[in-house]
Amino acid sequence: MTKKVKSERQVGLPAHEIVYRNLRELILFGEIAPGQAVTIQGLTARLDVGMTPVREAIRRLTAEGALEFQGNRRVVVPVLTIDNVNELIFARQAIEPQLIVLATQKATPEDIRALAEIDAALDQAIVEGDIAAYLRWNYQFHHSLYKIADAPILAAIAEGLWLRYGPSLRVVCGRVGTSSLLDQHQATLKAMRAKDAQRAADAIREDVVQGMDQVLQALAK
Amino acid sequence: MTKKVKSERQVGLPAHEIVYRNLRELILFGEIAPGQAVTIQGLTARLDVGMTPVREAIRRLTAEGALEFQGNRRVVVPVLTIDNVNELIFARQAIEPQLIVLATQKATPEDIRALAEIDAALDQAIVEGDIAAYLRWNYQFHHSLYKIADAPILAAIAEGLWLRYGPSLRVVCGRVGTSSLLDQHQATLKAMRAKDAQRAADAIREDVVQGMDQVLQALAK
DNA sequence: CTGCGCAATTTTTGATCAAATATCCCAAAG
DNA sequence: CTTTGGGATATTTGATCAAAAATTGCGCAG
Repeated sequence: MTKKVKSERQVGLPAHEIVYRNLRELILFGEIAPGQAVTIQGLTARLDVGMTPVREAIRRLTAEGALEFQGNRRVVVPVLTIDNVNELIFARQAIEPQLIVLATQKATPEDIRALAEIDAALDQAIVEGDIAAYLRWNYQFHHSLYKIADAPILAAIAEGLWLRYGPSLRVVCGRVGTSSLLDQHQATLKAMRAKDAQRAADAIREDVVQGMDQVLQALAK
Repeated sequence: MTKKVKSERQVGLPAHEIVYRNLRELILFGEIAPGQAVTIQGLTARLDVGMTPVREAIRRLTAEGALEFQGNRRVVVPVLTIDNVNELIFARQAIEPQLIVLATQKATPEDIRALAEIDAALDQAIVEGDIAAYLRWNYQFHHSLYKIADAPILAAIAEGLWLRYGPSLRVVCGRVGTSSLLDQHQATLKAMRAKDAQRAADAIREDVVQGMDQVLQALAK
């Protein structure tokens, strides 16, 4: 009776889940630029798996709006139009503040401390001009808030919106640099510590509008 | 005498697309009840296709929230909790009125006439007590509004919400019958004809709240 | 003679399936 | 109560076919 040997190759995650997560990150942080095509066979080679898991990951991300069918069966990262960005601004303003209201009500002191650490890392990335790190920590900040809010449907919507504007954030930051980046995270955290849900929601709304406006400005040129 | 009659309709569409649409309808109109499991092999037999297309359809619908991974690798139609319904009420109220604002601005007289016809069919279904027809026409009414609004991202969110509460609508109607069903479609159409976007949006908000409240009431018992 | 377009061919990519593999659940036995 | 098979289900792969893109080569006109 041999006990379980420690030589598990990877964690017990299915291949399609691995592919999904990898591809999701590539898109979310702009490593695959808007307009760029994604091919099944390219990914089977890149990630060394069969085509079925790749196929499933692509379908999933297409359903989430992170990818788009380009007519004949080509799949690309969508290029946002001005109208698209305005829809995204509306949707984020409609959904995200409510998530922050819930998060403020449910957050423990440890939760808020973890958020503050993420925000510190984010500021560090800004002063270092590290765009990739900035994008990741910024996402991480909001993502953590969704988890705290514990509202799976609203969170799923918010995550879906991230997948749509994430790729463009990379483009915007690439042009603007990190110096001009502002956020309302401090104000949000302050309001959360005071359990002032309304003020926290307003701060996040301001954060959303500021960030999305930069996308809009960059796109208008 | 042909032996294989493998649904040759709609040639040109990929099998995974066909499977997706069929399964989507089954879920949306409650023909697969909340809590009920969906198996790959069950669908390959039912729709007479290989497992790859079925797999993709399931992933897609899972990403849209119409299906849910039940821990291990079982996939079921989600059973809504009270919290879920409250999230859905919030999200619908946040998104749908804006779609109606856009639809009111863009609707042609023909669009409005088509909507009126759908609403007439809906009323007819109610007096006949035909729940299946009621659910379809009710969906069709809102779906048509999304198309007119021409806002793909907001529409995708709204469609995703439908997939989440659609199955429960069937359950609710099954208990309550069609006699107590009210809607604000007439008021919506009247406001749209007058190009009064605000009033149309308010009417739809009322429609949403009425409908979702019934779900909430049915669930509370 | 030289470029240009068009059509046929080659190559790449996507779609589907059936077999092989891995995993999980349940029930029966110790 | 734990362990161990067996059955059912999901997962993954590789092969095969179909469709679209890329390339080639040919004829024609300037």
